[in-house]
Amino acid sequence: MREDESDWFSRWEQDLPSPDELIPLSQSLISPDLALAFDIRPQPQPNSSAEFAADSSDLAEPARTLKRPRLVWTPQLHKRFVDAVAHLGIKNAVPKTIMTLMSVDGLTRENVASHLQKYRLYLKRMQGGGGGGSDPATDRLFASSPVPAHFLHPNRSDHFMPSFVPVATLQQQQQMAAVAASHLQPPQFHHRQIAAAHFGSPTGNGKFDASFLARQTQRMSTPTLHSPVGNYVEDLESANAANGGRAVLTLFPTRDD
DNA sequence: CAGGCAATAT
DNA sequence: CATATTGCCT
Repeated sequence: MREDESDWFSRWEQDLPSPDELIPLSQSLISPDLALAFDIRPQPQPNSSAEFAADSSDLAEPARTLKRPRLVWTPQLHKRFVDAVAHLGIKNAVPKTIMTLMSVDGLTRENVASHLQKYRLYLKRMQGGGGGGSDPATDRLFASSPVPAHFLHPNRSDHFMPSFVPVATLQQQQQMAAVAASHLQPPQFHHRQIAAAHFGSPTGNGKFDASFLARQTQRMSTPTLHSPVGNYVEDLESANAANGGRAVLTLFPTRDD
């Protein structure tokens, strides 16, 4: 057996998070009613196709050193973002918290921070301009979701104290949330967010290719715990092959629009 | 260390 | 062009 054979594999293996890095998240940091607010959806979701049912929501955080594909902020994803911010209140709406509340598999704090920054600029532009503000193409995304009234007021009446989240063990929980969610989810929460890879040209055309959805139905049956990075890279490779090196990842929630 | 924001990079 | 990354500050 040559090492050539296990070449890619050993590198892949090395990049895997060590077992102690994958601490199971056993309890939610989101208060029950808050969670409910996000979970309850009287209306079914026409958008995401009736196709993919609510299971097999694995797609994990890839190893640290590997670069993720660019996140595509779909209107659905943005909606979820706005909802999270709205429910958290301006004061608590910081990247980590938002990310956690959104509980979208694969979403990183950086993703949220970057988006939040742009969103703030958008809000600022809206209030200040009052009509003079222009709407570049970037605003289309933001315009796709109604902006809660209190966002626009620099007023001190932020009110909206969220039911509140246990800040005690905050650090651990948040860190693990994304990873843990992919493998073992809190029973109470059920699986409701699916992350599907969606490939297309982000910049070339204004519309999505919608060529296909890569669904992770299979998981690594490895007894030892690690994140199913394998699926991730597989899809990435497919994507790269498909569009010539440009891969984007679209995460969209199964529920909630 | 996390957050915010502007500049810059891809 | 949309998002990521970086730098500098709080």
